[in-house]
Amino acid sequence: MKISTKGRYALRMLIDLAEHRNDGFVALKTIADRQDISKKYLEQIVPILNRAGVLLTNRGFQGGYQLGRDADKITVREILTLTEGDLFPVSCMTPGGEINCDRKIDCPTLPIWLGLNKVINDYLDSITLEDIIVQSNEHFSGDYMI
Amino acid sequence: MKISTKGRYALRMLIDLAEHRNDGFVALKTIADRQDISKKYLEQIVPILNRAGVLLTNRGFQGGYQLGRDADKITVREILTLTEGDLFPVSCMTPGGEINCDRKIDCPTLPIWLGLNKVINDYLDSITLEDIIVQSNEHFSGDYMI
DNA sequence: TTGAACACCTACTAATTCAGTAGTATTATG
DNA sequence: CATAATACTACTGAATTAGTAGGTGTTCAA
Repeated sequence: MKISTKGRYALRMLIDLAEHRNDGFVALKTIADRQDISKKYLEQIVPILNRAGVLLTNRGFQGGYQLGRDADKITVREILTLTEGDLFPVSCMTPGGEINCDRKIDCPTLPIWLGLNKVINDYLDSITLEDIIVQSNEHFSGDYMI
Repeated sequence: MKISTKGRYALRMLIDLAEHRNDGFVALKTIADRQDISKKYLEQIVPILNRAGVLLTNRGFQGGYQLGRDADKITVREILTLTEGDLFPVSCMTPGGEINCDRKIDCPTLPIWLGLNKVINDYLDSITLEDIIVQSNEHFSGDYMI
């Protein structure tokens, strides 16, 4: 019941890009260095975000990445769903949303998983990259410090 | 981001016991057959629940298991926490609740994981074995059928 | 008092997933 | 066309998952 590095790194990369949204295209090496993540591993994660339009890319000389949308239009749920597969908390649900289990007709636990799925997705849907940056800056300014 | 069979089987076993709470001590073989779960694998899960007082056991001839507490005093969160370890959604938190990560001082994602942890735990804490059985019976009686 | 029926315990294993590396191909720019 | 970047595919070691296997200890009933 853990989010893997794949999802967490994707999130950190996109937060990094949101924080540097005025720097034009940012090279993966720059992000990898700043975030202390293997560049090679990020390379594997990036195409997923790319295909979904979360990222804009530029190849070749002075290439790199930018956010493909405004930060307030990218939710944590979207990022994690793309990278982690689906977020359904048990394996009986297919990506398409169908229940793939012989017991589904009278399974007493199914309502629990459906409910859990909903609270997780609702929560993660309510947070955008913009929210994260705003909150991070508040913290940095000392508002929450003792 | 999945609950493993260990937690799911534990939950199903305990629901089974709650449904048969008037049968005295129920043999593991009976539960394993009814739930179509490997008895050998259940044997591995059972001591965890046993030590936590969720189960009562009787050894020897005509031995077996009973719930160690009333069904409305056992929450889904307790069962899953026992069997899955903790439910914290990322690996940076130790079972003791401390954050084990170099970046924690200024990690912009930490508040997200703390919030996610809270919604998951609050939700699972709100459901008892009794709730599950009541809802299951309602369904079976046709209340929710078209 | 012996044997059946049960729980309890430790070790082993095949399959899968995770977290990367390695190497090569492709693309834009000066 | 040289160079600096992304893009893609394949491989790999380590950890986790989902069990099996095989034995020991306990209780009761005939």
